Amino acid sequence: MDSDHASSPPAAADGAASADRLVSVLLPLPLAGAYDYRAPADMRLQPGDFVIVPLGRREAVGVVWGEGTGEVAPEKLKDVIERLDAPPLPETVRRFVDWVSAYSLAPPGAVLRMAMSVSAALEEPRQLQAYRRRRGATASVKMTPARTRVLALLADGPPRLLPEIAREAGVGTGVVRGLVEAGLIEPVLLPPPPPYAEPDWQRAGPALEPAQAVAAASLAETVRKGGFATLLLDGVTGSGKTEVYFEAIAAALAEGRQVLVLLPEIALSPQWLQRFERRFGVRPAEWHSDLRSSERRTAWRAVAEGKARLVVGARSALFLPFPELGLIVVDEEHESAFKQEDGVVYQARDMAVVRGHLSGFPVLLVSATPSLETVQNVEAGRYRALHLPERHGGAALPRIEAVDLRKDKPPRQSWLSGTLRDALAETLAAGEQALLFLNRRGYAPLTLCRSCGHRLQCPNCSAWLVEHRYRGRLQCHHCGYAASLPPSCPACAAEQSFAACGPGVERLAEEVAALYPAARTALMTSDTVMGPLAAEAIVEAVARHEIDLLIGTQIVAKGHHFPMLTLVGVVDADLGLAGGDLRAAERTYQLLHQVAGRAGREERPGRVLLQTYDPANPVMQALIAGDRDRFLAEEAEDRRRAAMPPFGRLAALIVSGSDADAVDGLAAELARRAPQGEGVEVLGPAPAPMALLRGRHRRRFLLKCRRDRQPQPLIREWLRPVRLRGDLRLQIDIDPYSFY
DNA sequence: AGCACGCCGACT
DNA sequence: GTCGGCGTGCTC
Repeated sequence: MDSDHASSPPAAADGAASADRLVSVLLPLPLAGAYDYRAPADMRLQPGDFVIVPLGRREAVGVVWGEGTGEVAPEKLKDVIERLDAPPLPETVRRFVDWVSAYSLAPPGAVLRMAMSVSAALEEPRQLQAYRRRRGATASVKMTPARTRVLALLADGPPRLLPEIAREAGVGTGVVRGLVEAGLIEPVLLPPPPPYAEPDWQRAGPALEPAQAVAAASLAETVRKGGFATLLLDGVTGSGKTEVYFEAIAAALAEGRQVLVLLPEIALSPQWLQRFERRFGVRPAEWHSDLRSSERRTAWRAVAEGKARLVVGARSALFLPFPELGLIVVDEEHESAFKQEDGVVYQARDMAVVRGHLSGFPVLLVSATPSLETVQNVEAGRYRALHLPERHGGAALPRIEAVDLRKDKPPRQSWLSGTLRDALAETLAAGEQALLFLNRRGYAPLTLCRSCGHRLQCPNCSAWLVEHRYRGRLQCHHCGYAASLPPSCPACAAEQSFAACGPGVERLAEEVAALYPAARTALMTSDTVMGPLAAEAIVEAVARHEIDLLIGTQIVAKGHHFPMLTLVGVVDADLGLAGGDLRAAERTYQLLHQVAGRAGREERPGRVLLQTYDPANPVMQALIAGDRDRFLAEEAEDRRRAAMPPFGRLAALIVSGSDADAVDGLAAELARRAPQGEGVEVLGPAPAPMALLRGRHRRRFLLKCRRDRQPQPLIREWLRPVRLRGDLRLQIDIDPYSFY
């Protein structure tokens, strides 16, 4: 698999006669490339080795990337200081770093940084201080009862750790120290125990339905056979996708390979990890952005040493240094959370496929609402699809209806139509639960002055301030800005003139409380729910039926299925469709489908009401008819006609800076030099949809090119002569998802 | 990313 | 007179 140690030439035997050996070292810094260093004659260095090198006036940790280029003046060369005793970065991971760098146009060192975790992970794992009986030592001190108990405990067992001795012998740590001084026991260093237990792939999984069993067998066969393949596991909620891919995981583990499961960060809940634990008997290693640095170090090291066999993580787990990876599962593959938007910009789902291709193992994409890109890859024969039919005994698909808000208009300052109100009343009267979905945090998305029409806006962003009544603050959802409601209008000084426009979930909760005072309601948004444990508490309260009516933003969509929930009201189904986002329709379909899936139970299918001003919209029609494939086909046709992804390639270039004139100046310069050519089109510069973000002005170019052309060389050429002055920044986003 | 160099304003 | 602000440029 890894040929590093076979391919390197032996170190020069005679340093004086032969030229110094040069190695190229990649540093985890945003430099243009790797740097050459001299390897001291007595230092055996292989590609992938972690080394400490001098850099300017300091030292840095880097990775030997290959032979030196010799392009640097000899007098500038410095010696490698030290080779670290850490597992080398596997060859496939190095090639992956290079590939991602070339594709994303991020400096290779910036990509390497993502694969290096915390520098402390490269140190020798800390050994643990343990104590054992010293052989042949005779008592030179008084044998107190406490001392006797300690000596008895250590009489013939293995060395034990200090806290363990203190606990089991019922003594303080001072007693142990005393015995060490007396020479009766001696300290020994023990290697730390393996942090992750071996998953038990032989455990019997749950009984599978015939369709599941067929899919599971096919996946397991693909995994056993090895080699690169991309598969899509396509099935609605309740079709048992997870049980099926657990069989693929078991097959990879049985082959002695490591397995990575990528999930959107928001889905990495304790409940989810428990499903893995139930299936494989151990908690998998976790990887996500809010691990503490000690946890990060442990996990990184365990992956590098091959001791973590099963890793469940968010997108950044893709860059962990797996030496024996044999399968990646990307669950909820359609989720835009897999797109990293800052720093190195990458789409983890696509890069997972690249990782599998470079190392030669299968990659499994899983979704109930696969992305258009993935469906297109299936149709082109690049990916293989496995379909799971709806499972008997699972929740039946909910009945989805549109409520035409043009005809069934809610009263003034109200957001619930007659149809939805009646349905809510019925559901509550029947002792069942309902969910109201509105993907808008806060009380009202816009506050304006009734006398002059002034809108309260963020001083740092092109965005309105959102009133959060619970906190009594106006907040910007794009930067940290928050202020209290001013006493008078900043524009015309009128007092008591502010009017809240439109609904947020807080305002919806107010309306619901007035309409159904007896109903027990709960509000679930990222503002009210702090962390996965709090989310779990609400989910459990709903399951115990301590809540009749749940109101929430998209975080309710990702949660669990609620068996007693029989009505879902989507308050504003059109919300995600506004704006010029390429994937607006697709994303709205995926989100609303997922929300709709929260409802229903075995004996009574759920009912979903979509409040919309545009019931004829293809998204609404597809949801009502339950015809996902026709929707995807129509959406694909639209994109094909416009030569948009996945039928054409797109790259965004965003120029930003605090000085608008400087930003415009650079944008104009770039416009003059914009690449031209057959099948290439540059749109812009235009003010980015968020023309001001966190105090920075932003202009955007879109480079559109045919699928058979690569945007990277064009962009490289385009930007080569550009010198960035002041705080001007240029962000490159290949395959943009967000159109901010 | 750091770290130094360098050139302008406000303190002891 | 110096201290220090951060703009600019470099690190094999």
